[in-house]
Amino acid sequence: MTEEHTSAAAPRRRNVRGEATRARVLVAALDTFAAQGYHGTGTRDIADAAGISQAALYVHYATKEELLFQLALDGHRAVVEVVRDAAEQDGTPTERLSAVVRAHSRYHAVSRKQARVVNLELGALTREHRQEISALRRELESIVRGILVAGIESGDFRVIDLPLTALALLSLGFDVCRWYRDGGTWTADEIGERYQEMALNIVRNS
Amino acid sequence: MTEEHTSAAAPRRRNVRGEATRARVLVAALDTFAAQGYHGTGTRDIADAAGISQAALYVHYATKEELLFQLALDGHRAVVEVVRDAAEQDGTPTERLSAVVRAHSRYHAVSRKQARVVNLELGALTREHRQEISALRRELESIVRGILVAGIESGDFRVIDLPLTALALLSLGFDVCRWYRDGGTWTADEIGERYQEMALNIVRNS
DNA sequence: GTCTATATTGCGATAGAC
DNA sequence: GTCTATCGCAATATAGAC
Repeated sequence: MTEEHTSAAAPRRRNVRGEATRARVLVAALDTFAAQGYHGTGTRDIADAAGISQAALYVHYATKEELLFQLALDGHRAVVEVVRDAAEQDGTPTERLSAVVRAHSRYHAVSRKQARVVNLELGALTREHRQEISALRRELESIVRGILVAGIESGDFRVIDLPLTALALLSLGFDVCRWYRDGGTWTADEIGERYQEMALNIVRNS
Repeated sequence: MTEEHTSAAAPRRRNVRGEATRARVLVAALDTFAAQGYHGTGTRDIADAAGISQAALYVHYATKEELLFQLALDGHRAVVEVVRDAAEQDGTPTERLSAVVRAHSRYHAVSRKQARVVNLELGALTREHRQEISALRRELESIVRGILVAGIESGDFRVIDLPLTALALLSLGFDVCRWYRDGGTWTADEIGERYQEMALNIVRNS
């Protein structure tokens, strides 16, 4: 049995611990970035929140920016996944758009901490990393545009400017993470429901 | 002729110069905050952009945060003024809501630099300053709600959740400053026109 | 009111023992 | 892999001459 076999079949315990710490650091970065902003957060703040020394951060992430990038990547992938799942369900264009807007706005209420960091701190990313994130955002717009096209072809929707309407429908959800509070007037589900109705009002051919 | 009379009737030239420099500093802060973010901007960056030494900043503003607060105050007052002017015109609720959404979204395209700083960097304000800004934002929502109430009473509008609809209508405009670019697909006027149509679709009683 | 120079603090990242 | 200690630098704000 070679060393490679052992590593692949049963990772050594220190690897498992390492991965767990890496994840804790990421959560700590999310919490501190959300509370104080990226530039307003020091690596000592992150380390304190993760329960390790400041120097130990650099074993898991090479730079502070790499932490932000990982958060932005995870967050955007999560939104795209949520929205794509809603878009790919069987149903009329009306049903699919309804599901997409409901899921998107609901996500920005439930996961507003991630969404805030991910939407507000993109300017702190390096040029290359920002471009990688932009691709995911364009994918989101593309999914919405696809449903709008289907609805126009079926006669269910009437849209004057297709790309602009897709942008506006996503804007509704993006802004939720700015003002949503737990225990406020609305639940996340209620927001999804109301926003889905407004979205259909915008595009409905009546 | 006393010294007081002279000062009141004809401010000395160094006061005029001082005010002009104060304004140049504010513009420099706007430019640098917009480009690099509040925490990403040093007082040296602001001073360089204003054409003065870093130390001279402190003659005009006591802290860097005071600069941000002044920008946030000016920016929010400008939005409230633009929206209130549109809301107070004579006309049906439909016409008034149309004017408000057109003006609001158009403003966030034309003045996107101010709007970005003002909307994205509020977390860097002190608690007291942030509360003062929040009051202006609530005033904005209140204006929109007032028009919605008028439209519901006249039978022109049909709205399920009034405060949430007001929030959503403003969200459309807020997000414009995030993605709008000069020389892009749409002019600011076109955005105002399309967004106004979408807003009426949302609330129209048909 | 503006300047140069600096006090003071905090930052991101690294060195080296264990 | 984690720690303590520290490097080198940049930050905000102030001092004092002009």
